[in-house]
Amino acid sequence: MKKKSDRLSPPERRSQLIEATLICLMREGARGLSSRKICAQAQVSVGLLNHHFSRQEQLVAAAYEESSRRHHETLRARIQADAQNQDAPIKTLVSCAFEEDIMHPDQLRAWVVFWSKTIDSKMMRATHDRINERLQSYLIEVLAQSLPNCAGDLRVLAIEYSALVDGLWLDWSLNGKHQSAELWQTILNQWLDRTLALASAPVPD
Amino acid sequence: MKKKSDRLSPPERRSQLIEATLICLMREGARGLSSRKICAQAQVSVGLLNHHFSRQEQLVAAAYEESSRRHHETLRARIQADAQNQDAPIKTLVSCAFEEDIMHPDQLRAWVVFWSKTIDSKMMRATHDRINERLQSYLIEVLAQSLPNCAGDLRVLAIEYSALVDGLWLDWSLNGKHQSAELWQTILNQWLDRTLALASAPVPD
DNA sequence: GCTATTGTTGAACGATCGTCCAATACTATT
DNA sequence: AATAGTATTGGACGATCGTTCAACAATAGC
Repeated sequence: MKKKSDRLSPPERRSQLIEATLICLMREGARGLSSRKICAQAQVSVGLLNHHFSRQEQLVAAAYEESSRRHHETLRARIQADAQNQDAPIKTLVSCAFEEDIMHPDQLRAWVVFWSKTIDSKMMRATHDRINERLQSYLIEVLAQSLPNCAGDLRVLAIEYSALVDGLWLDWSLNGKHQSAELWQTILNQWLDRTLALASAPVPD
Repeated sequence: MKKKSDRLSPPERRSQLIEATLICLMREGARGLSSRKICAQAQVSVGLLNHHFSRQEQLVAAAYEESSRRHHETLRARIQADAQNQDAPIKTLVSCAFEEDIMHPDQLRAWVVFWSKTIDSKMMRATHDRINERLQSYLIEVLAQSLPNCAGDLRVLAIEYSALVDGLWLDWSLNGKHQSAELWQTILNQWLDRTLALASAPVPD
């Protein structure tokens, strides 16, 4: 037997289980949310899950948090890397919205599961609210940099943007014939163009 | 015993089961999708379900179709009833988007379930595509009436609109503190104002 | 009124679910 | 080296899942 030591520190094991959860949810959606499948993915016995997470709900909430954290981090990295658009970082955000590591259809599979759990779980709702507020704050920050002379409420604009992007992702991912994201990307681009044009000249009256 | 005849014609029984499914999904979300719960809601024995629907998948697809049909019908009725806005029926559509019978948070519970099933079921995906295309055609029709002089592609605008509305509904329904839809309604109103303004004067160059 | 058809019932089946827990294996402390 | 503490295992439990099916009840055709 080559097994010498499979023991990990609790934080390592926890994040390993979270990783396995994300893989299962991205692969199978709601059908992948199973203690046994997740533990099999992590190559770990079933009982271990409840040693590190008291209930499945807590694992899912942690996975939601982690998925959002990664998403957020990827966005930050993209904006930071794109120095030439620093005057309007929202352009960078928009232009990479449908790239593979930002939003893959598989990832939306997992998100739909998170949303469905958010509906009937207090803890998931709290997690969702926290995640949402973090992303919203960041979006406001990005918009403030992009539209320094905007008269309108940036928070409102941030909600509109994230709603639009979520809706486009949904439509794109659920669509039966989603080869390319070109159409949805174009829609988002046009929305940005219009928004930027209006924000620059907000008083045509 | 007062039971004289509980027997219904197949179409009646089918729609009764579909109705029960919608109630269960709206009440409990994914947890409500259970043959036994649905049959209990319909006050009917478990075995009857598989007599009228060969698999649960077919029942869910039928419920999705029915839910969309009702939604569509309600929208049509609103627009038809609102005669004064006949020049821009999109205004009517927008202004009632968050009214109770158009989109209740409970209804989104059911929709999230439909979406999650759309991800890993061929039949559900086909149903989703059919539903989506019907709604899109209607939206294009409404937009054509509202923007007779619009130079842009109405199909693209329709996709943007429905994505935005879906996203706003999601954000509104999942939000922990969603007392009033006022904020989201305002966002949608402002989007429409901007869109109408640009469509009326599309060549500022 | 008899028969064929069909809507309806509810028990039963096997599968899978989340969780629990006694036993075990590993690590750290003394 | 002995002990305490904990990470890990995997079987067991009860619940619930979707589906099947033989039996029953209501209807339709004759």
